[in-house]
Amino acid sequence: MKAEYNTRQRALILNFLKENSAHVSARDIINHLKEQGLSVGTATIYRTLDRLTEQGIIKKFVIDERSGACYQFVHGAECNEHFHLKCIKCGALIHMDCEFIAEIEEHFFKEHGFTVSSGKTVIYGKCARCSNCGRDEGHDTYSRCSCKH
Amino acid sequence: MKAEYNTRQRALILNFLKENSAHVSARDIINHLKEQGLSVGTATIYRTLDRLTEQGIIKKFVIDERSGACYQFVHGAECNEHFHLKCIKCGALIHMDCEFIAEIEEHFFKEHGFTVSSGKTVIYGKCARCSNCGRDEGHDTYSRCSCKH
DNA sequence: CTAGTTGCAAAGAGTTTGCATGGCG
DNA sequence: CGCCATGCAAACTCTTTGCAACTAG
Repeated sequence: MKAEYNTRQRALILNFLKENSAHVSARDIINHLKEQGLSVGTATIYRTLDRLTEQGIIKKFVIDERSGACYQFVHGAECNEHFHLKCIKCGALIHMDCEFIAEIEEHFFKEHGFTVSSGKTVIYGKCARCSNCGRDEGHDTYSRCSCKH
Repeated sequence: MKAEYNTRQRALILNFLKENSAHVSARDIINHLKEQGLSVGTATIYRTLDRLTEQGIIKKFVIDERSGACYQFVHGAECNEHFHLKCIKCGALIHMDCEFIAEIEEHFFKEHGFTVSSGKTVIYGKCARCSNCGRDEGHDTYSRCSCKH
C-alpha cells in the first residue's frame, strides 16, 4: 500500500467535505478555499479527490455531465454493502440497506453472469420529496433508509 | 411546433444511429462520417443530436463523464427501461433490456418513494467473462443483453 | 421568400499532465 | 533523505456559441 502523507491541503479538502454532508463539486472546494484565502492549486484538488475516492473515504458522483462530478464524505465503512440512491434534483444521498438488494444481485448474477459491486453502484433518480413537490430547488437533505422489505 | 427540415446531414446522422443499435457517441459519428469522406461540421452533429433527443427519436445516455454522452436510436417505447452494466475489470458496457428492471423500479418507487432514472444509472461490477477467468486485463468487449427473465 | 440549418473557428467548462519545487515521515 | 505531494501553466476533451452563408419547403 502506498504511503499517504497528511498534508495541509489534504486536511483542508477533507475537512470541507466533512462539514458539507451534501454533495460538493471540485469548483465548490476551489471557491471555498479561495474565499478563505487558503491557496490550494486546482490540480491538487483534483488529485486529492481522486485519491480520497480510491481509498473509499469519499464517494464520487456524476449527476449532470455539464456541471462536472460531485464528491461526498462517506460516514463509515459499512457503505460498501449497500446501494446508494442519489437524487438528481436535491443531491440527497440515500443509503439503502434493503434486503431487496440481495434479490437484485442474485438476478444479475444468475441471469446475466454479472457480479454487482454494490459499493460502487449509484442509482440515480428523484427522491420521495422531490418527486412529490416537483420543486426544482434542492432540499439539501441527507437521508438514510434502512428498510427491511 | 417548429418545422423540421430534412437535410443531408440530418439523414446521415440518423442513418448511422439506425445502423448501430448500440450506443454511439458524438465522436463515433464524427469519425464515421470523416472516414466516409462525408463532411459534416462538429457543431451540426451536436445540434442535430440535441434536436433528435428533444423529439424523442433518439435517447441520450451518460455512462462515463470522461468519454462524453452516448446516443441511441429508439425503436419504440420499450427502450425507456434499461440499465447499463459496466464491468470494472474490462470496461465492457452491457446494455440490459430486461423485464426485471421494471421490478427494480417498482420496488424503489413503492418502498422508497424513489423514482429511478434508468438512463442515468450504471450498475458496476464484474461481467461474466471477468468473473470466470479472473483476468485483470480488459476484454474490450461490447455486448448486449436482451433477455426476458 | 423565410425560417430553419450549416460550417467554421473560437470560446468554455471541467479535468489532466509535465515538471520543478516543496514537505511529510 | 527519499518519496510523495504541490503548484503553475499548458494541454486536452467534449460541447457550445456567434455569425455569415446556405437551403428546404
